[in-house]
Amino acid sequence: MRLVQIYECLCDPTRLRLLNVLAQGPLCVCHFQEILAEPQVKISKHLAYLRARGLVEAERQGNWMVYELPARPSRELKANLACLHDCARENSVFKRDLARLKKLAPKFAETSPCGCN
Amino acid sequence: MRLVQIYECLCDPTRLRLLNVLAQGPLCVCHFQEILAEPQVKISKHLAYLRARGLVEAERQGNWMVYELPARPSRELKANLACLHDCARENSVFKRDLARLKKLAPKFAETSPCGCN
DNA sequence: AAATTATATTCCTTTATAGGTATATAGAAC
DNA sequence: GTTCTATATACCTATAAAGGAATATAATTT
Repeated sequence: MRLVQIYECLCDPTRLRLLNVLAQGPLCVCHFQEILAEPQVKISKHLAYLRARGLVEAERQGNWMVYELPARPSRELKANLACLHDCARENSVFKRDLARLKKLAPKFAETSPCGCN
Repeated sequence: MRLVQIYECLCDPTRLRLLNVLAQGPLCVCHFQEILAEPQVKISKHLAYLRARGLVEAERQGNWMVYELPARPSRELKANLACLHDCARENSVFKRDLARLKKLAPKFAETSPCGCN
């Protein structure tokens, strides 16, 4: 039952935050670190968890790993990401992360050789 | 973050099946047992799990405990249950449970003093 | 090649969950 | 009150996950 795997990914606050930020576009690990203000191990492990279950895809760009939502998500995944997106709109944690992303985007653009903007 | 609690409830196949069946209306434990073909402890414990997190409500009717979806679900819960319902439509396990429910409904109606039909 | 940067993995501890067996409780029937 | 039925809980074992510290790997720079 594929669905359960999706929900397993969604039942951790850090992973929800990652997915919420990812909805805005691809991002590399160090940028997640900065936006979520969480340690590298934590970010990296949760991204690995998501990747192992097909909720995100990853591509190496030199030193950086750029993560993004699947190019061709399953019906279930698409539906649940849309639902999450909808629910996240009213949540302060999610909103704060998006605000940080918006604020940091220019800095990321100039300091990062990685193509995650 | 209320959302996480919802997803914690959704990341177990048995609980998904319970919620799927519940979408058709209130039901008591013994009927769940018959529809899902799972032991009483299992059903009971998962219902308790859902109840503790507000995904279902329960009401005693004599000897029976009748479970149902919340009368006034939160925005998030409503959205996620709708999403689940949508995803479940194409899933053989969920469809089989609903078929069993439909088949057993008359039997439940005549043999059960509880008002879960 | 050595050093640096970005990320992943290993190892450890703690906590949560699932499933089962056995037992307890609540209410109804006798 | 005793018995029966429906349901819940306690206890146990096994497994998974989270988080942190330390270390490994991969690519880049010097």
